[in-house]
Amino acid sequence: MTLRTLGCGEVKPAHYGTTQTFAGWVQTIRAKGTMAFLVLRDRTGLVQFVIKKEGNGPLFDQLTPLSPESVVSITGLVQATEKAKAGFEVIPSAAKVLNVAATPLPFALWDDKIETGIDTRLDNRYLDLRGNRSAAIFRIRHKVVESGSTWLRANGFQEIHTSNISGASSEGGTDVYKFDYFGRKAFLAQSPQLYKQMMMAAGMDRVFEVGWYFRAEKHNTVRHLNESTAFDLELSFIESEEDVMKAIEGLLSHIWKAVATDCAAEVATLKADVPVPTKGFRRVPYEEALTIINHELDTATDLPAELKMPHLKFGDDIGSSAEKVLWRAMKREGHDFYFITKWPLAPKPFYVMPEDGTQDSRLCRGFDLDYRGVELISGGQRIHDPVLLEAGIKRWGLDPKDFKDYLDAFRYGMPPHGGCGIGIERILMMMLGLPNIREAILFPRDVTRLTP
RNA sequence: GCCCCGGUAGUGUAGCGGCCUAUCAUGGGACCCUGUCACGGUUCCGACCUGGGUUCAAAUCCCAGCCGGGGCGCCA
Repeated sequence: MTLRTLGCGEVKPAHYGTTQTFAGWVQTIRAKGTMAFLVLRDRTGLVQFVIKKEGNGPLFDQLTPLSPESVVSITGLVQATEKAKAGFEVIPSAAKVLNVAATPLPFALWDDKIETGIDTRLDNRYLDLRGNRSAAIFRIRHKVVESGSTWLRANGFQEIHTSNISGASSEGGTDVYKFDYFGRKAFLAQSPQLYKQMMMAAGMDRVFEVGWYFRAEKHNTVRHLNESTAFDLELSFIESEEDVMKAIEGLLSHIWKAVATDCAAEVATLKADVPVPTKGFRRVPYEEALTIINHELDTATDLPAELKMPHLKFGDDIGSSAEKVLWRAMKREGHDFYFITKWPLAPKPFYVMPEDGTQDSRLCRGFDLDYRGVELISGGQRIHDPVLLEAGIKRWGLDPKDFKDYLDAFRYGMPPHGGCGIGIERILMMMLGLPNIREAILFPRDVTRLTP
């Protein structure tokens, strides 16, 4: 017996009068004495079966006692009817129980009144993913990765896969995971940064990687993970970081548009609002951002207490609260996406190009892209001169010897280049307004969660 | 690294010194129901994180532990 001839959500009027076999999970069984309604679900949707006991006793007795989420294959006649809200229903003639689900379920999957905590959901992720909300998030995630990769390939970016295991420690700025590698010290890569730069020396010109970031920080927030994924890109022969920002505009506009058009149902399920950018992303130089933030702090009358803070001055970081203050001003201007450019050099990673080409530079060619008040991307033009790069490594108190392989790549012809890293979970979280970034990755790793 | 907060049936909750052999919903068992689509009805089942302490009396107050959530910093 074929287990399936049609998806549960794929019934069209053309199928009325035909016999079809559906396979999926039992969503509900509504027994009404000697007749029962069974709703079956697969990833395409739902289908309702009507089973009358009269003349159909064995089938009735086989299906009616099934526990919710059991897996069955049911064959029946698809019939138009006004009695069912869908306009049709299926009269079963045969069924095969493929697997009976244990009871009770670890949580109430289909009851909108009961909002299960994120922890219970993650502990039972395979079940959680059957729900509309999580299923929608991961269909959109698929679309984000697919459309992003498509755009990058179409724009000359070659896909690469670099190593996540490294004998060299850190780019700085974060803690890394250390482990034993056949008796030697090794580290999990905090990002593909150094490797994708080496690919610029390799002459690949434009590369991207859908890669993993490992960060050993004990942060405890709804927007950080210890293991996350990202689009990482790097481009050669750029004139300035502006070329990188242009690529980001193209990429994100394409992704937002793809999701808005191809995942409209999923976006609606999540009650999200995915605004397709219609204009260029605003560029806000760091010093202008300070002015805007300080002005907002002075003039806003409806500033929430948690956003009240002292004025920012040159050199201060724009923290997560200040980012939200800036967003208030950007929102009024109609910008969901905006770059913060020309940061002070001092706090930026050693590979960021100083504005004036020396390590004493006041500003640098790094930028962040914020979306609705949260950092989505950081990037910039990189240093391509080995002497300047080595000075940058020293500026961070790191030892150039630890970066020998990386530095060597700059000695034999490194083109001017730049790039960025774009957190995929951040994209999803921000695009869909998810309250917790853990919802955007199948098996989140945070300070306390190591399983499943 | 710093700072808040919380742990009550499988799940989500109410109760915050005695009215608690703990509320409601969902769930599970039994029974009833031939048009449900958040099906309905009757009935039963199932929980106060652990250990100390205060008190005539602790789910409730205090202390410790364990577990968890969140904010800041850092960042994606």
